[in-house]
This record gives sequence, C-alpha cells and structure tokens, in this order.
Amino acid sequence: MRWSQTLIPTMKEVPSDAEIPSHQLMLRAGLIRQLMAGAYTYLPLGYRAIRKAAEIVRQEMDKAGAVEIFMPALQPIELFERTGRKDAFGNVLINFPIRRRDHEIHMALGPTHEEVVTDLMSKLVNSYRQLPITVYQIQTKFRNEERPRFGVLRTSEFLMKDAYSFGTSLEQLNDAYTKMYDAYCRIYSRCGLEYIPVEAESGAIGGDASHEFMIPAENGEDSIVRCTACGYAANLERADTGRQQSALAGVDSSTEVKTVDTPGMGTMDAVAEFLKVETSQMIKTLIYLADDKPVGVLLRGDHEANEGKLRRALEAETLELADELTIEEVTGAPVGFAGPTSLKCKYIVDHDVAALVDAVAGANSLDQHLTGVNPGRDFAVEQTFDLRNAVDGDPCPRCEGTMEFVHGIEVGHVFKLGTKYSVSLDAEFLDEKEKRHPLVMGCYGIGVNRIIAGLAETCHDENGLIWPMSIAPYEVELIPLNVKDEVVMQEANRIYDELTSAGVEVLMDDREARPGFKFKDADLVGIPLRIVVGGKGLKDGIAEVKWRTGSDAERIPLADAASHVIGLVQAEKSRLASG
RNA sequence: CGGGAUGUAGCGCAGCCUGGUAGCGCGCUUGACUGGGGGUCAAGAGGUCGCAGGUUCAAAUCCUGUCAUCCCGACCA
Repeated sequence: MRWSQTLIPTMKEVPSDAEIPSHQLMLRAGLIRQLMAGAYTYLPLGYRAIRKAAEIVRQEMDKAGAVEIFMPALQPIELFERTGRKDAFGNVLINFPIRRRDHEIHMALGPTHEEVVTDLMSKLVNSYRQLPITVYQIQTKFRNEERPRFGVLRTSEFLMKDAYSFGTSLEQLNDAYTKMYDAYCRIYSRCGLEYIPVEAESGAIGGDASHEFMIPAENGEDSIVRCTACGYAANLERADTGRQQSALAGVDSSTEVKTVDTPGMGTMDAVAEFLKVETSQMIKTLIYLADDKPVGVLLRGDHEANEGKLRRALEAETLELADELTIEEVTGAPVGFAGPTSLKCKYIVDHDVAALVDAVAGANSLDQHLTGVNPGRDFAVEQTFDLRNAVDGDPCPRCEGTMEFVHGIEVGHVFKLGTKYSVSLDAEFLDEKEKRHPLVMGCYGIGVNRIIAGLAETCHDENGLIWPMSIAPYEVELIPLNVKDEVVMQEANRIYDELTSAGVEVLMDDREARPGFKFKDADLVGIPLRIVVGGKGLKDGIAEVKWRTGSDAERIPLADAASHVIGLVQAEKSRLASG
C-alpha cells in the first residue's frame, strides 16, 4: 500500500481528550477516530491491526476444535427475561421496542450471547452422541457502559470473540475449559503480549472455575494481586490473603477497657485522627444482612470487606449492608458507633482482628468509642475467617512469599457456567439410558479491541507505537527519501514489488515530504521494520534496514534488500508463532 | 448516577475577568527555495466562538437553561 492512497491521518499534537498513552497514540498514529463517547471508527491502520488479532484468535480457536458460527446482534428481550439477566444487566443492556405491522417487538442488542447460543443448542442438540461441542463467533457486542473511558479500552460497542462449550458432564466441561485456557495462552503470546492468567470470582461452581487474562498495565482498570515468589495471581475480588487462624494476641493485656467521648466521629478516619491512633489499631464493625438476618462483621480498621468471602464464610444466599434501622436495633446507636462488645446479633471475625491488642472500637452508643479492647477478653472469638480484600504486602496463600498489587487490562475471561443457562432455557440432552439432563456449559470471551489497545498501552516509546510483527498493520515500511528522484523511485518500487509478491505487507511512504517528517511518522505508526532508499545510501548502492526498536540501520546492497527483509519478517513471525 | 473540568478553524491554544472589526502555532492550498529526524519565504482558503433563551444600542465575553466531551467515584453478566 502506498501512503498517498490510503487514509493515515497522523497528528503531531496530542488531542486534549486523550489522557492515557494508548488512546493518545492510537489517535495520533491515525488508527482510530471518535464518533461519540464509547464509539470509535477504526481507520485503515487500526482496522488492519484488529483483523490480524481476530485472525490469530480464529486460528487458535479452530486449532482447539471450536467451530465458528455467527449469531445475530439483535435478540428478543424474552430470552433475557427467561434467564433473569434483563434485571441483572439493568441499564447496561441496550434494549428498545420497535414497531412491526400492528404490534410491538421488544429487542436487545446482544451484550453477549449465552441466551442465544443456549437457545440454539436446545434446538439442535438432542443426544449425548452430539456432545461435546464448542462454538464461537467474532462479533460486535453492545453494552451501555455507564461511563465509557480510556479511549478504546472501555466502549459501548466492541469486538468480542465469544465461545461456548456444551458437554454432558463436568469432565467434558473441564476438558473444554482446559483447551480454551491453553488456546488463550497461545493467542496472547502470538500477539506479543505479556499476560497474566489470574483466578477470578467464579460464582456458583466454585473452585478454580474462572480465570481472567490480564495485561499488566499501569492504567488498567482491574486490580490484581500477585505473589512475587510463586506466581500465584488473582483479581482483587478473588484473592486469598494467606492469613491463617491467628492466636488471640491480647488475652494477657492488662489495659482496661475505657469509654471515651468521640463527639460526631462516625468514621474510621475521624476517630483515628481524634484519638491519635492508626486505623490499623481499630476494629471496624460492619452490620450486614445475610439472608435477611443481621450479622456483625469485624475487620481491622484499615481493611475492606470482601462480600464474596463473607458470603462463603456465612454460607449465605443473599448479602447486603444493613439499613440504618437495623443497625440502630442491633447496636443501640446510630450508624458509625458499632462495636463488637454488647452487639445484639451474631458476628464473624476476620483473622487480623484477633491479632489486635488494646484496640479502638465503637461503643454501641452515640458519640462514644472504647479503647483497650482485646479480642477474646472483651468479646468472644471462637473462630476467625478471611473476610477482607487482599492488600499490598499480604502473605501469599500458596507459598512463603508476599503479594503485590498490579493493575491490569482484562483481555480475556474463561468461565465454567455449569447448567445455569441450560436449566433456565431448557437446553437438555438424552443420555444413554434415555434420561434427560441439562447441558453443561462453559463460556470464553476475548476482547479483540483490547488486544490492540493493550498493545498500544504497553508497547510504545516516546516516539510512538511499537507493534509486534504479528499484529502490525503492515510488516514493513518503505521510505523513498526523495520521491521526485527517478532512480530512488525506481529502486523503491522494485523493492516494493519484490516484497509484495513474496507476501510481505508493505507500506510505502510515497508522500513528497522531507526525510525527517517521514521518519517521525514512521516511528509514530510503529511498523516493525523500516527500509530507507535514497540519499547517501543510494550513492553507495545500499538500502538501510532498521527495526523500529533498533538504534542502528543495517546497510544492505539494494539488490539484496528485499530478500534480506523477507528473511527478517519470516524469522520474526515464526518466533512469535512458536510462542 | 454523585463530584470536578472543558467546549473558539482539522489539531493544540489565546481572547472572556473589564461587552465594541475573532486571533496565534501546527496542518491545508498555490508558488519558489530547501532536502537524512516534524524546514524557509511569499500569497491564500477555512470559524453563525457547542446550542437555545435572556440582558444590552451592541455578546465569544455578562445571566439562565441545555447538550456534548474528558477526569475522579459508584457500577461493570
């Protein structure tokens, strides 16, 4: 492709709307333009990169035995009503009525396709002999994000590969899951991405039933906890803290419990400042409703409750923070003064609370707190649990190491669904004994746009993007220095033709511009290999070949330049392909 | 949905406080020079100052409303 014949609107200046590197660079390098918040046009370079990523995904899905289909983005709202996800999605589900002849049809734009695919399989699959099977598609998804942001990282419309496995049993599900997991690893390494598979909140099935694939990136929206020693990684919601049942530290303390006035101090920070103690020396008492029964949750003052862990520890179906009325009932005080002593409901204690000595806690009375509170002595502690979000420096649950926080961009999610959708949508099969069972499902998603945005976010320098060969919109950028010089253009065209007929994707910057201008644009756009023809080199009969990441150019005789570059491209591609 | 910020030419910005001919840089067009890391000179094109209403002889500027975009938070199967 000749630059003059395509559409690559590079920009020298940074558009003021863009804050993070990927957004800025994708705009400046002419990959995308915004239509409105959360919706972007992909220009030629951007779309080529998208298609390359999608093709790698497609190849690996096929290799893993999944079959490609294509489902409608338009979906009847009834399907979402049957699975209860109309409410679960809420405002995120884009849905609307349309008129058709004399009646109204209510439809949704697919945010994902569990409903549609399960409905499909319920009609197509009758027998265990047809199972297992995994289908996938690459398709635009629609979600009314409350707040689209970070350029292309969080949009209301995005390209997603979604795969769904159907099987007769947990064994078949586990097998499909493993195949997808492995395929995902191959996909990301072929895309030249650094990635971390992390354990994610898994819902009903439990265990290791869900993994997210994260690109470590400062601007990532997700918090990951990772062990520096053994590689254990999980998202914040899921991460175990590695804290164990601790012995009661303060039973021998001779400090007596004292009541102190804390007028108007209803928050941790206010009390901490007023009493000149650290929040880590305080006991936070939260009142939850677990299956509609009040329960106190005791945490160290500087920790945050993790509702997933709470729910499991309490074996509760539903869990929500209690309303003010309930809090006043069980504590005898307004919100902000709850404490573990004299609590009129049962309570549950986090591991770290038991280790506190002479702590500060609410007094269950307006404008009063207690000092010198010791777990075990001043309130009963029979058992402790892991109830909180992990924090930086927590011990690893798997080894002796400590854990650190990393931010990440979620680029994929594999999930064992079980029978949730097959039950609500009556997707069943007949086993060998003519008994009916619901299909056992898994679902597996990859955000294709995010692969591109994630690369832009993590692979760049001060001059611009740096694409891996496998995703780069073009593999080689060819720069004739002076397009008005016939000899230069003759050589450049020859090299261009040789490369193109060998299947190498070449972008030739045939614009009439000064060399420096073209070099700056070349760096911005980030094509991995650059060939320069003209000037001093031409007089010596050589072309200059340079990697985007390299500092020095190789001088190659003009006649050999194309074949040399073909070799480089092939070597780099196979390096990425082998992972 | 709560909090904050910004809307003036394709991009980046000034002008607004103190109302009176809409400006600068980049980019774009034409020509000349130049030619190895975002050139120089000259001549041009391009804006109902987000939109609506109000105040005023007069509004980019003051007032009210509204829309859009961005950031923080809440939310994110």
